[in-house]
Amino acid sequence: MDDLTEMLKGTLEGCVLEIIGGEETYGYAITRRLNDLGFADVVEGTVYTILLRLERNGLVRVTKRPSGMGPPRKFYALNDAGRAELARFWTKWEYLSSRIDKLREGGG
Amino acid sequence: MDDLTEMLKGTLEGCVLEIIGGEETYGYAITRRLNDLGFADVVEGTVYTILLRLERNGLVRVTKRPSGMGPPRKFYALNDAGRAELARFWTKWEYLSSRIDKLREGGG
DNA sequence: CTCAGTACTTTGTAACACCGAGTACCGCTA
DNA sequence: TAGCGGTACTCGGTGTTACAAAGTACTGAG
Repeated sequence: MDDLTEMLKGTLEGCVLEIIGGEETYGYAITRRLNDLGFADVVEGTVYTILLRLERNGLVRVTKRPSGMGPPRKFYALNDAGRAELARFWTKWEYLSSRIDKLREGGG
Repeated sequence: MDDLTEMLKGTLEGCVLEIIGGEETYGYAITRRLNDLGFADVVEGTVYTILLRLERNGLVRVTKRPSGMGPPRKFYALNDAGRAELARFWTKWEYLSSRIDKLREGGG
């Protein structure tokens, strides 16, 4: 697949929110999950910057836990503000994708 | 609708390509068309920067024509490279939206 | 004890949409 | 004839974002 970088702007953060909303998890695992889902080129650095942003914006609760497989992990879970932000993300995504599909179908 | 700015990154240019691909047209009209299609907050300055970029990247043919209603208009039409880029855009869009929908459906 | 795998951090970069202000041409009206 | 609103394009600067690159650090296997 071609480079999706620009198209991911504004949506990748929503994807991370959705993943965290599904279960409490941590950066490294989120990166693997995104890769498995087809976002093959997303790297750790990108996910960590998003996680730091979510934390800074007060959308997540963070818990540090030891790991048997390396350094301690920072687990992320959505709080109320995070769930609200996730809902807003899906509203925007639906709006955007419906407009784009309309444009394609003859709107053009 | 909330602010779509970040989500439009990487897609708005594709929308402009699609509009130009439908018929030869000019910046001011493209802005109105986008506004009518639901991209209500897109302003002229944004569209013109996209058009200049398309021109710089050799994706369009530009023709200046006088207008009965103001200053001369710069009409834009896709060339071969532009049509190829438009096709790439739709491929990427389909890929992205399918992954996002999958993520939402339980992928999360 | 080196190495691969796990796991997080930090600094800097490029691309994009957007903002604000400006220029300029036109038809209408007072 | 002066002003105004609508049309039409340009330009410099801003903030946000995903990404690249390099580093730190812990663990278990060979």
